[in-house]
Amino acid sequence: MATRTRTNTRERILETAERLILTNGYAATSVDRIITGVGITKGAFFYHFKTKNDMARALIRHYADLDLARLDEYATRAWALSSDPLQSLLVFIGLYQEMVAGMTDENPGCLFASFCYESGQFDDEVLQTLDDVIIAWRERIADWLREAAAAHPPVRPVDLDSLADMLTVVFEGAFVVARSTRSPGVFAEQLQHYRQYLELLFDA
Amino acid sequence: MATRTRTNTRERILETAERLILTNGYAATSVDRIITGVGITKGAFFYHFKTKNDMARALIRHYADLDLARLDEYATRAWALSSDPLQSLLVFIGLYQEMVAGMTDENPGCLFASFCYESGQFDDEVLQTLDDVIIAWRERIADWLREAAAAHPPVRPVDLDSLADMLTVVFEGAFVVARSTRSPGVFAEQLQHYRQYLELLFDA
DNA sequence: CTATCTATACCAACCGGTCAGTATAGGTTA
DNA sequence: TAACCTATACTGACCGGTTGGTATAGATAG
Repeated sequence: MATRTRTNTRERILETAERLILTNGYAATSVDRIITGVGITKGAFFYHFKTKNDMARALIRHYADLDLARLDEYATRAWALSSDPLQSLLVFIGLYQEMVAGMTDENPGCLFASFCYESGQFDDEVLQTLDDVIIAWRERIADWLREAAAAHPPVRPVDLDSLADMLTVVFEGAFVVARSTRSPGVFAEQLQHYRQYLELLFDA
Repeated sequence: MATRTRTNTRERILETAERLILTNGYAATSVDRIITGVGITKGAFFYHFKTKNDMARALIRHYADLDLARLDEYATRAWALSSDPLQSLLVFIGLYQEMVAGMTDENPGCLFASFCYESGQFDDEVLQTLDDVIIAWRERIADWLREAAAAHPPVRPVDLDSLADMLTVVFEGAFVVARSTRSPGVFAEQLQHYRQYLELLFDA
């Protein structure tokens, strides 16, 4: 018989938890609600995770890994599409526009922002992960911007670190506006503005 | 004895609740923690609010009122400082930069974003308030931008509604990055970028 | 007298977490 | 080939504590 040894219950817990946390928040997402959603019992949950906070740690780690992997992937694709640093960065942002345009999720959101607004409930390891990811984006995009600035001097003096941060800022802010107004289109629009800001700044 | 005739207990509940919610989230902020923080009893809390959710409703309403009142105040001041629509808008953003520069709060945050990421716990009235405030900002800034665009034609075709949204986006996004990285300076930097984008776009 | 509380006690529902036990598959040994 | 052992992946009942909320009696102050 088809042995269901490959149950991947752990992953299903993580998936369900993420979805529930994104709409209700972490504290309001009880272990009971998660296990009901997955269709398992409490014992199974605590077999995979020592505590609920242990799950939070795994969840944010998993989310961060996916996020940074996609950053890598899109960066590689963007550089393949254009060898000019500014153009490839604009293409990179375009790839994210494509991605969010195809978003079907009824209740989109970012786990980083969700956790950040309930930070009092998490240990330093979880909080450090949030910081790490934001810094990783900052450094990656700032390096890119420095290359772009070398090739296309900006028309105004500009701090490239905060300009790099602005991409994260636009992402996180767009999530809030998109959710509150229930209009997912906000996302692509805001990325488009960021892109246009770069074009004007570097005279593309 | 010095009885607390100077009661305004209701406001103190709201203040304490806001502070606690901003660090722990709504669900994790129990009524017990609030009353301990204020220094009152449970009876007093439920004398002022029928339910915890009733308090949430009052809190977001109060927050929205303050937010929109400040929007009005800063807009008036900005128009007083410059009669040119574009310049006054830039001054308006500058006033917000001033405000956030003087922020002493150890854990800054926006109640709208906090509630938005726990939306599953609130009724439609609360959620509608979030939407209302965002739409109010959009319309107010978009009108301003239309005046600015009439006087200073944008160097590129641009959607003014989403450009107006971008101010809210930058605010909300900056909160997330500032909190996660524990660097309140993010705020003024990001507003500066938004300002510079407008300058480039309208050729100021 | 009314508004605004304090103090104490209580409730049912739910919370995160524990525990003993079960089912099953795959070695290892005699 | 049967007996035994181990590891993995659970089930389902249960625990003490916390939750939002109620009830009631009384104090204080204008």
